[in-house]
Amino acid sequence: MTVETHPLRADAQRNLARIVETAHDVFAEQGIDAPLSAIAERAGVGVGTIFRRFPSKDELLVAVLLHRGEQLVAAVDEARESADAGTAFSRLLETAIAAQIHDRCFCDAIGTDLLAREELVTLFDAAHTGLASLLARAQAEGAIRADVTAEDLLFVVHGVAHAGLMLEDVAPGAWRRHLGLALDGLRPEAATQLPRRPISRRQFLAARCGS
Amino acid sequence: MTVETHPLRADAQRNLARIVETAHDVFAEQGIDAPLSAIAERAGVGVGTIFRRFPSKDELLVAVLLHRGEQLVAAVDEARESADAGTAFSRLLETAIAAQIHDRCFCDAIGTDLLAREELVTLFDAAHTGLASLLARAQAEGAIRADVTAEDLLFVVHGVAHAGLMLEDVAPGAWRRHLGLALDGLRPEAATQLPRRPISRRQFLAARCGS
Amino acid sequence: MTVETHPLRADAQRNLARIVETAHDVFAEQGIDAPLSAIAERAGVGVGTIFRRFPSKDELLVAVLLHRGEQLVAAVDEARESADAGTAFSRLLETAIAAQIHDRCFCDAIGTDLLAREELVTLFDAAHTGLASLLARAQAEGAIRADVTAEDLLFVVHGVAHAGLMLEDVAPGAWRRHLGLALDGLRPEAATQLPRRPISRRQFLAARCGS
Amino acid sequence: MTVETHPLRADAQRNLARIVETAHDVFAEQGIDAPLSAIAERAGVGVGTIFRRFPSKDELLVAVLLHRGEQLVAAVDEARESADAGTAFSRLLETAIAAQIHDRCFCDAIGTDLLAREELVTLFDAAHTGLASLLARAQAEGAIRADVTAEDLLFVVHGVAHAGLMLEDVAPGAWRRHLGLALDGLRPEAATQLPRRPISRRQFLAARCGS
DNA sequence: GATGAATGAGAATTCATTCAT
DNA sequence: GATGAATGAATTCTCATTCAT
Repeated sequence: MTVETHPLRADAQRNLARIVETAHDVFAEQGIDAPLSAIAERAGVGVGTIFRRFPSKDELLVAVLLHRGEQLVAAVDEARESADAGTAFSRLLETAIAAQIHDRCFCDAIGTDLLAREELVTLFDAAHTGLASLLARAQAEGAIRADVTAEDLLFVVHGVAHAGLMLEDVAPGAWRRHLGLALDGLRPEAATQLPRRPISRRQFLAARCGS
Repeated sequence: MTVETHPLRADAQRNLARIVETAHDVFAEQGIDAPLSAIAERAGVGVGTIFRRFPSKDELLVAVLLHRGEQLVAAVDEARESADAGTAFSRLLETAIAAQIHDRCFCDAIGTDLLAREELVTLFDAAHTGLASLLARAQAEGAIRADVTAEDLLFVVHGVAHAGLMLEDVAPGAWRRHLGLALDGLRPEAATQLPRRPISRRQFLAARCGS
Repeated sequence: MTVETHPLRADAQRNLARIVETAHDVFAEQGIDAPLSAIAERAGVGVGTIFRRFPSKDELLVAVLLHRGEQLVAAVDEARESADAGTAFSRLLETAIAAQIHDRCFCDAIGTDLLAREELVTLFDAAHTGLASLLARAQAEGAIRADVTAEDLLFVVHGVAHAGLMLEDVAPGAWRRHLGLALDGLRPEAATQLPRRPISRRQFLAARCGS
Repeated sequence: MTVETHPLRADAQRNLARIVETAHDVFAEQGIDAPLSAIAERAGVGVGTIFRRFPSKDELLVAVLLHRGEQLVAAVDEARESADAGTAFSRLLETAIAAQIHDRCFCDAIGTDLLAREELVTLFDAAHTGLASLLARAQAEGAIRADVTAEDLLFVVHGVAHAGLMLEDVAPGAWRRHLGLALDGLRPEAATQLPRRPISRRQFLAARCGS
């Protein structure tokens, strides 16, 4: 955790960044099953170097997901600064989906033990909270129906993203049409009585742990 | 195809059924990557026995998916016989999602080369056609907005199913709530102008082939 | 060994013959590694039936080779009846090579433990003896050089056959040219002092046992 | 290709050499079907190590054959430097046969897809060309009959080698006697009209590709 | 007797992880 | 610190052989 202890760290830090970035790309392209050797090769380092930084493949995945997560939190924060909550809201969902569409790994990871990691839980919690607050404003504005929760939204986002991923090669961007459909279902005019009560935040977090 | 060809088949048939069922369960639980040895063990047979029936793992998967697919086609056919297209339509989506929820393998397979198999293409094509005809009636009845296509629906179904899968352990049936949300987006009252034109059937089929 | 004991044997005998013949063909085409299932299928019997007759694959191979061997002995015997030993001799070599060319298995088997089997040793011994006697006559006639032995001939035959086999697909019958070359080396006019003394019959037989 | 790129290679190089040598031996002894585990075990390495160097068993075989092939080309080149083409010619055949005698794998590989590999084709082509030129000189000197071609020689060599292999255990070197016989057939004095025209170089190369 | 179903011991190959240099 | 070599467990698939029907 100490970062400035050794001067050498300059090189190491660069290497570390390089590894995470490359892992990001490779996992995004090939999914969670990509071999570490592919990452090492593309990053121009030895596999050993990866293991020096990350005790296991899972740890590297967590780092990559954290990276992704931070981008998401940033997107949420930016959205919250907008005056027009309704529009900002739609754009945020779009951004979130785009992130998963372009990152097969992120999509793969959802519903996995990986997301139960302390660091990730904290991070996603932040995103969650931010999203809830934006949602509340959009609901107050009358842009979004009152009976949906932040958990519902995350569900919708992941659904559209995952399904969109399979179309991306043959019809890039086709998911935007389906996001449109989903958004129509979130408008107050569309509201009918929903079956079941919303899941709690606790349940949502537990869900991520997968089997 | 006739069962009387060989009397011996009694045992074999039982075993075969057993293998497919077990494979069904194991794949449903562990996903497509489950090792055949796990199936063999749980079925109480040697690995060789599996390979006697199915020349490759893919072939076994296809058999399992075929099984699932047939249930789907039956569900579509049944829905089409209903007088009330709108209600039958909602119920059909529900059934389709439930099928995927309870079968992780089915869900995994979507967007894979496997679905490009002749037998499966034929089968899903039938489901597709049936669904399109039911959709047309529901639209004529004014139950469903006019601008959605059968392809859109399959997208929605898969999205809700996949996302629902990750909640199933902690909140069984929670996906019904999200299906409700999605259905609300499909009602004529919810309709706004959708971005992008719908994907063609051809594109949809190509998508299944995966990369 | 008793053959007429049971009347049922008629069917069985037919089956047995069928198996050996089919095995003959399949082994000839695909070589010694052909799976027994291929033979069973082509013969229209179950694998079990093969094992009822032959305790192991090797045993079946021996049977097939015996069959081949008998044809060879017959060819030798026929050659010995000819008045013109020189001509009969050349023709015999030709026949022997053709047999191997058209039977990949026979060729494969040479130099294998299989040929050490009692029955085969006896059989080939007969061929050996016959060949030696024909050779003696051809040498007496002045058609063949005096310093070659029957063992030498078997060596020549197998060499031409094996090498010929690899050309058979692209240049069928090309081996006849090389048999011609070999025969030229066997004529008295070609004789020079050969290095090494001929191998003994004992050595030749031992050789077949392979490793 | 330069060795100095990585200093670490010292160990690796040793291991690599060890693997190729061991593979050489094991394949030479047990033939092409020897399991890689046998090689790994004898070399004292894990199977994984072999696969690190050679992506497949075939690749390892090619490496082994290349090794052998280079020795052959060297032998051809050396032979061509001799003033006495006739004598050099006989010696070359002797060397070529000896190479196959001591390497069952090399012998097995002839007539296989393996020899169709780019690298090997190039290598054997060089040997072929060199042999053809030496043959021409030997023919001009009157040491070898005019109607044989380089392709014929390769055929003779392989035939003697293969047949010789099966005698090697019981009568080491016995093949030299048979090479003597074959050489007698190649002398001008032995020449009679050969049946069939010689095969073309193209046919010969095609033959190597196996079925 | 015949059948073909079941078995399980290999074989090739991949990849996360450890360790000598 | 970095490298990439070595390892070996895991996975798919094949086939001789056994055995229930």
